[in-house]
Amino acid sequence: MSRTAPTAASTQRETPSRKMSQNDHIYDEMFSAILEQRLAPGTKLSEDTLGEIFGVSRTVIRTVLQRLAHERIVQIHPNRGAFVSEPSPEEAKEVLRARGLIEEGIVREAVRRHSQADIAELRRSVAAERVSLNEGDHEAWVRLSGNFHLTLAKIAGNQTLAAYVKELVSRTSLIIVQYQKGNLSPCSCDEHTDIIKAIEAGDEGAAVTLMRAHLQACEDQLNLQEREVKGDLYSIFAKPSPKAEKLRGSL
Amino acid sequence: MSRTAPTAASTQRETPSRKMSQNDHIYDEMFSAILEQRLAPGTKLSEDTLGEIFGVSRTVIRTVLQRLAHERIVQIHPNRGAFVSEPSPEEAKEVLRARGLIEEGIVREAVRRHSQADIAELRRSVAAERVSLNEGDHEAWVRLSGNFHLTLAKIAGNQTLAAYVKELVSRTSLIIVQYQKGNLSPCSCDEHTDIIKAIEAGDEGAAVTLMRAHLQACEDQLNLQEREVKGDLYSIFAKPSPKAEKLRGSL
DNA sequence: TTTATTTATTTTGTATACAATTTTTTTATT
DNA sequence: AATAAAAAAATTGTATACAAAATAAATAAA
Repeated sequence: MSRTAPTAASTQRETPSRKMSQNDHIYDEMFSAILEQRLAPGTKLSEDTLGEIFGVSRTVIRTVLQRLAHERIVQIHPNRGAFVSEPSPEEAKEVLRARGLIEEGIVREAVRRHSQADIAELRRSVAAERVSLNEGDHEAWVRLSGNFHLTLAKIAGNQTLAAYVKELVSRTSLIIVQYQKGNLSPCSCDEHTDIIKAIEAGDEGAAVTLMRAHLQACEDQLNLQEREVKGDLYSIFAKPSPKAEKLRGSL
Repeated sequence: MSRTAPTAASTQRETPSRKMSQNDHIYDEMFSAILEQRLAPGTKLSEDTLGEIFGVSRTVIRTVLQRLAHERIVQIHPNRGAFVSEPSPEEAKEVLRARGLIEEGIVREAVRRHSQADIAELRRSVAAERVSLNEGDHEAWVRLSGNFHLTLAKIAGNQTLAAYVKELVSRTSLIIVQYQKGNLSPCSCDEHTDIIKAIEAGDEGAAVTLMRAHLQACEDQLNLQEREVKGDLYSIFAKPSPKAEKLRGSL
């Protein structure tokens, strides 16, 4: 299926409108696919295949994959290819700790700097989140649930920190797919609402405490004990793999 | 000076040793050059030129530039090229605020997790810093001064936060070149030493306070009022530029 | 039948070629 | 001489070509 359709590449000018950074479009597309969990962790991201899908050459795909890799959503193994990241339990804890630290600072700043319009936007975000939850629209829920945190970061008025939050939120999404115990918690919306109330009331202490509790609740819903089961079938059935045998022999 | 030496590209196998990720080598080289302020903010980074310098094609250079751009050390203007970033005063404040938040958390964690070996490493870093300062080795000082913060981040045991600190430290370096008022402060070493003492003593409160003061001292040495003077000569001499005249006419 | 070894195929890494865009230089006009 | 317009040169963006590596398949040996 490799070089069968060079026509697609030449017909790339589908929408002659905003041709600027077609690059960005592919990035957004792939970012969303991963964020909304339509692309499972571990999925191989073949350059050729993606190039055909988006009607561009590998050159462009490569740029996008490198960008995603720098955001830790994709992992590139040299000479092996790019894969959707499979965060380890340790990495999961790291990400949540980092979020705790950064979002605590953000919420603090949001208490000081928020306008009435900001509060309205936050409420709108949570309302949409609630709708998606009721409708069982998992993809929308994941996106909107993260959107709340992104909006907050924007309100805090620090683009650098906002970029970090965006990265951490998307990584959290990957973590949830891998380690969530039961089904989604419908309480997340309420927690978001409580945080908004604290911000609006100007209660910095409460806002920080609520944010901390919110992230802790998220972590509590994860089963971070379970180790990865990739190719560990042998160890599970207590049978030494041929390779392990060979290795032991060479010691 | 463009395509005069295609021989360099063919002679790329200078050191046949660790060929793995020659990419990384070029990245390190450029990162250091920017960090140690051998490459001034605003410098154009031509793909062709860099390709010849490092004996590789533009493909490889491009990858490196994109990586640096994602770390905000380099800025890419579409169709115009890549330039060493020139952080604005607003961006400078953002970076220092972000550092304050993140490094406060890091130092807190370092107080809890540090080993005796960690303290030794920190002391060694500061000692080297002091030497470079006495010898007037500016490049070494910049590198070592940042190294203290990187080491601290490593001790805190969160790779994600450590990566952010690395990014922020290098951006700070760019900020210092652009906005430092007088000459370097020799007190920075002492501040680092004080932080180490607080960590060793297990005094979380003191460590956090000292870190905050340290970053504040850094900010105080900057002149963030001064706006950029790029092409604003006309406004400085209160003379309308021809272009502005033309623009006004079209309104 | 299972394991090793070899061969073929696929996939990534890098260089090069060409198109699109920007910048510089040259030429023409006021 | 100064400005505007046009042409030339240089630079970036993207596609393709080829080399190196890894994976898959096929063949040979135990």
